[in-house]
Amino acid sequence: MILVKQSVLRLFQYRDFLIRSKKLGKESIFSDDFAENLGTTSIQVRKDFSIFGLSGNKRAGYKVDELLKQLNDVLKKDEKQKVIIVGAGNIGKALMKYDGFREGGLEIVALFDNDSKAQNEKAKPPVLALEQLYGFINENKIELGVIAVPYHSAQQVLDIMILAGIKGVMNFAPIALKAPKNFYINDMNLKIELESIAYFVKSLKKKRT
Amino acid sequence: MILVKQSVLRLFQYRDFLIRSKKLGKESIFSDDFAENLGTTSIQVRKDFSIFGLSGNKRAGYKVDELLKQLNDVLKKDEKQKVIIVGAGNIGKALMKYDGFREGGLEIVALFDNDSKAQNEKAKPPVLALEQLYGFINENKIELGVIAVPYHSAQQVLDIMILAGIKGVMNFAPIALKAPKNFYINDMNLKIELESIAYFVKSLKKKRT
DNA sequence: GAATTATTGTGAAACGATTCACTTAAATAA
DNA sequence: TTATTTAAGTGAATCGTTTCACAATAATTC
Ligand SMILES: NC(=O)c1ccc[n+]([C@@H]2O[C@H](COP(=O)([O-])OP(=O)(O)OC[C@H]3O[C@@H](n4cnc5c(N)ncnc54)[C@H](O)[C@@H]3O)[C@@H](O)[C@H]2O)c1
Ligand SMILES: NC(=O)c1ccc[n+]([C@@H]2O[C@H](COP(=O)([O-])OP(=O)(O)OC[C@H]3O[C@@H](n4cnc5c(N)ncnc54)[C@H](O)[C@@H]3O)[C@@H](O)[C@H]2O)c1
Repeated sequence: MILVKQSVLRLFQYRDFLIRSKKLGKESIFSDDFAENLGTTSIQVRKDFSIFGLSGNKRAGYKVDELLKQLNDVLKKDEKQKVIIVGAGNIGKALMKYDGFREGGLEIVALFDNDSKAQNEKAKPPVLALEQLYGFINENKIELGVIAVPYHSAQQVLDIMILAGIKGVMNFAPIALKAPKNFYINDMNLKIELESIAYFVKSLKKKRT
Repeated sequence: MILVKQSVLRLFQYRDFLIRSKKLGKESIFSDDFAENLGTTSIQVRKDFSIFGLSGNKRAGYKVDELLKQLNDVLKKDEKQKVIIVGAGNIGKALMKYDGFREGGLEIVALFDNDSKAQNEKAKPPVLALEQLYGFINENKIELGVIAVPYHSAQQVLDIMILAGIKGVMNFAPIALKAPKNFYINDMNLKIELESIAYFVKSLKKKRT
């Protein structure tokens, strides 16, 4: 199966759109609706579905309930995913307070910080000491993590996470982390994304002078 | 010039690494060092440089100062970029408090929020009312913005920004925004990125059973 | 009930990005 | 001084993704 990475990201977006449409009472949706909603083309949408064996109805689009069920299956949205966040600073806390994750089946079950002032066992979710990281992951069989610590601590934190059983992380530290091959890392370099917008904006200006 | 988008992102990362290396007293760097630091290959690094006409010294790598100057030139890092953030909630405030942007020449000059409780004209940077958005952009000739409002407000906020003269935004709202062709939008869909990590982790597991 | 229309479905072509395979040249060794 | 080594530089091949072109078919119209 080719074309996977980008298609999977879009499938998750199609799913979100389906959920919103269902809430509005829609019963069927066309590939054009998906395209319009997420800024792509209907060809792209159908191709994505085609790759994963998802099919609709000629001239009648896709039945919302049916496609949602198929999509949940393909995207393995069977059970809740527990997530931990290491680093309870700006980013860590912002993610913690966001409740949109729940809809995607993601539950932030704990944060970890080495600064005792940031810790709070009673909070929901609790903010625990770094020393508890290994044990918590291990006991609760956590597989997903977020790294939101300064860049000079990121690798050492990741090493603990890997050892304890985490299988993939979203990383906000601006550094390339080292991990085994079967470990999945998604780097979110916000600073560079913003800098590049500045660059492309300047480029666009040049072109139209 | 082909291969641009991804290469530009990497060039910004090379630049960050150069700056850090310079601080450590390094005077020259090899393509292998760049590759190692940001998790790619030396071939990729040299190709990126080659595309933008950046050159080093056979068998002696790249002179830090020289390359940095060339890179600043290519990446148009000539002057400070002023940035505004709309939505002073979790994400908006997290970005506001981050001081790593300054190093990249990005300065957050104001936030905007329609909730009067969030507003504070005296803060640094100030959190202003939504009504001030148009005037502020216009008077201060701002070109870059961040959208950190709930998804149902994102398009209306963007429309004001475009009208007032913004040329590109980083968007955290999980929705595809409509904008003119010469406008640059960078979508950061954190929820979907995290969901996709869960998916790929599950896929990896299957493969090695 | 035949013709037309609207929409899905998909192999093949095109495009964009990465990697390969090789050339070049400076530094070091012999 | 010549040979060897090491790293940069790059056109061409490959790979992954998107787009095209057209087939299939269900719904609608005539
Ligand atoms: N905030 C942003 O907008 C932003 C933007 C771009 C990049 N980033 C990156 O994201 C990461 C987090 O940024 P932030 O603004 O949230 O930083 P922050 O300083 O607000 O938070 C970092 C937290 O990590 C904790 N910490 C430090 N070392 C630790 C360790 N070894 N184990 C556990 N906890 C530890 C600190 O006590 C602190 O609470 C950084 O790497 C930063 O470069 C942040
Ligand atoms: N926080 C996260 O971790 C996270 C994760 C994924 C996506 N997002 C997305 O990022 C966006 C911001 O998330 P957040 O958690 O910071 O939300 P938030 O609710 O904490 O903040 C949103 C802020 O925008 C303000 N606002 C609302 N309508 C406005 C308008 N029309 N003009 C100006 N300000 C307005 C609100 O008063 C609030 O202060 C949302 O679209 C959310 O879906 C956030």
